[in-house]
Amino acid sequence: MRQLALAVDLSVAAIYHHFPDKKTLYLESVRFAFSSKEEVFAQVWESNCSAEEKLGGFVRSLVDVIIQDRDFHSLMQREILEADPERMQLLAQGVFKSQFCLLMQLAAELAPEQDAHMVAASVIGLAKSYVEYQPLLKNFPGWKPEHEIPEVIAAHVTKLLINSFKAKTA
Amino acid sequence: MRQLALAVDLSVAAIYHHFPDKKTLYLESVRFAFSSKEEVFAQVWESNCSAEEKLGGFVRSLVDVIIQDRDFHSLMQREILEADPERMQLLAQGVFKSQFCLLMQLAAELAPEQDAHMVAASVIGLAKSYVEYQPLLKNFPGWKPEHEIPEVIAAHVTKLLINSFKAKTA
DNA sequence: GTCTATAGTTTGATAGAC
DNA sequence: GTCTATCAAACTATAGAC
Repeated sequence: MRQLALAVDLSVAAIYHHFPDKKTLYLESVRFAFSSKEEVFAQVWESNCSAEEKLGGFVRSLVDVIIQDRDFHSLMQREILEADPERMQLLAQGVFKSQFCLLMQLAAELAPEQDAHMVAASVIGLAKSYVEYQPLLKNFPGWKPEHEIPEVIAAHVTKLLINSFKAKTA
Repeated sequence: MRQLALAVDLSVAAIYHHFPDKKTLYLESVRFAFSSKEEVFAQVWESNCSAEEKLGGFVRSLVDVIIQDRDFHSLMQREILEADPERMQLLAQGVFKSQFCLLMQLAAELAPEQDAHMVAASVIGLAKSYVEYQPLLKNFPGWKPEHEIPEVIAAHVTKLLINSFKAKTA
């Protein structure tokens, strides 16, 4: 609270005038950070390109959002790690639902014979994990500077997914 | 420290007799938790099956480890989220290096024309994200009870990867 | 609405007896 | 090696003046 007060150039008491307690302040901050990201993806879905291009656009947007706003990503990750059932429901229903459904729809189009829910989760997990594990991945042999360029990450993820969807299961 | 003392049925002072401070105690706990997992994967690499089967075995082991020991996974995830450069190097070099290298070798065998480092990261990210996001995923439409069964998760991840590796890039 | 001052807890860590 | 007792600092939150 002291650090926050310093950052916003107010006293701790002034903050407590606007928020009843620390937990509420935290929750409202999380909600604000989440909701401000929604519109980034809107133009991907509204665009008139092919399903494959839409997937590429979604992955690229997701990677960009995470790289450009690491604090937002950490906040979200910590929230999911905590895994409080009530908050998870709030988060899923109130914030991410529409995005996830649009992604499932796209998954059903690209890979009709697979489970759309699992495919959607794979897309998100794949795109996120790259940025997330970057600080660790840098320390493994075989790491190259281009591995932290958004375009390269997004291209690799998209290619891996598209290739998988194209494959005819023998 | 008081909670820990209660859990191990000792006084706080007794703990401080064995560890110089809280940070060292924490770090040694992390290291211990990590190292105790190493052997789980050994038998996968030592087995005499095909590359594809080895990938399946690795993914299955990873999913199992994460599901069976969520505390370990949370600990690791929190550590990576913190992203302290010194600790990341320690973790990568001292604990995960050999596993990552074996996985890169397998990736080179299965997908020779792709970047082994990125493929290895994809395998881990894909397998981990499923278990990680489970509390959130449950709240989306399209969720089924089988989505939390280790076999189902591992099979989906493995199939997605194998399909992608098989695809001939046009 | 904002401040200073401070109450009431909890925390990490230590002293000293046994 | 373990305990009880305790310290000093940091924490969340509030009181009351302006």
